[in-house]
Amino acid sequence: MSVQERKQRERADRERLIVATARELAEQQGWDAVTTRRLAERIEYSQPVLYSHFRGKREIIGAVALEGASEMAAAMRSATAAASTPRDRVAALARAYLEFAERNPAVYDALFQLDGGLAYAQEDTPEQLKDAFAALIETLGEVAGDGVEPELFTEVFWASLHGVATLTRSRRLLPEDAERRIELLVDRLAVL
Amino acid sequence: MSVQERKQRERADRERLIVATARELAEQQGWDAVTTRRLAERIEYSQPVLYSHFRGKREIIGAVALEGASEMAAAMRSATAAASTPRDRVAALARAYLEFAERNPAVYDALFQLDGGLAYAQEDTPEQLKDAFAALIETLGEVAGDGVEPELFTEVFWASLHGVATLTRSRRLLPEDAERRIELLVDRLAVL
DNA sequence: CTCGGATGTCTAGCGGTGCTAGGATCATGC
DNA sequence: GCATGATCCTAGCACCGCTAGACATCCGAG
Repeated sequence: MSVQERKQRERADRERLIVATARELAEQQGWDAVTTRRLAERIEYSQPVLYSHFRGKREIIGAVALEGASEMAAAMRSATAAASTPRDRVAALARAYLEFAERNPAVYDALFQLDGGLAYAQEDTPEQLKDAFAALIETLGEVAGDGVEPELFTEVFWASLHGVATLTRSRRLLPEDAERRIELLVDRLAVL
Repeated sequence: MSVQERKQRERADRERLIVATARELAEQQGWDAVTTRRLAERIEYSQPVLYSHFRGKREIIGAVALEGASEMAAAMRSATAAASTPRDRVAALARAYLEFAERNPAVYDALFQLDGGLAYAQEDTPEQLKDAFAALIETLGEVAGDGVEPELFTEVFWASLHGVATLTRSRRLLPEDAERRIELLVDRLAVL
């Protein structure tokens, strides 16, 4: 059965190549530039091959989103691990979140702006997304304040970060006040 | 010169018709359904007529956004006028903002999600946008807290509302906790 | 070793998109 | 009454996501 195994492995490799290429192309030129034709050309296969791995472009976006969710969760956990006080942890989390959004705009879009066909905040939500939210709760839960559910507080804090991230990137907020916005958010929202 | 005046008037009427139709179509079926062909058919002209009024689809989105900005500013001012305490005003503002986003999703998208070719937070920002931001400052400026610039505080509060609005609409936040999220945001961010 | 069938991949094409060149038609001023 | 200029439409460009059907290639059975 070694032949079949090799084929399966090659198929999995190619699927990873598709996702990586889509992500790369999206980061370089934006998601609008990720067309099935260009993507096919870059992986040196014809268009229909894409559809033997994914139902369509939407699912490719979803795959990039899942990959990004894992990385984002890791980035946030890594950033908070180094901080010693709750306040520092929350600030580090906020900075890590916004930095990830800024450095990986296409991945961030795939996660939170575009339709990748993924379910959020539900039973059938993919593990990677649940885990990313869990990473938020780990740090934010301890500053939710009395009588406030950690989940609810985390949602609100997350939404605020998301608003700052998206409005900044679409140049609806000036980038120069970024740090002061973070300080204000942390100082006001978190109960220390 | 009455003939020319009539023609100008008719032209302005047709431009308003285009914007209104685009908005209507977008609210009914989403912006993806607003194609130049469909739009042209609805106004009972051919496609090129659209391009004699607007440079392209982007500018049509921008026109809808400007119209929406004025309405949104009016809605927020109307909501806050009825409240008597700063706390009530902020809460009323937040509710009005989120309600507008929920009831006019296509307009909200044109304003804050899509690219309408408009400048934000700059010198050449259209008056309607500046005024909508001014409407936010009017209420939020009085609860910014000591040593915090009203503009900065307003940006942060706005970003938070924007995050809640967008994540709720893309079903990344559950709608049932909407009111509790508002309360939390108002109680924590505003200094009363 | 040969051959039928399954598997994999490609070419070509469908209906759609935003946008535009160029020709027809109409009203206007001489 | 007619040339001129404004106005509008037909037709088409290059591109999009997606798919049907032809073709090649490789596999396992005889």
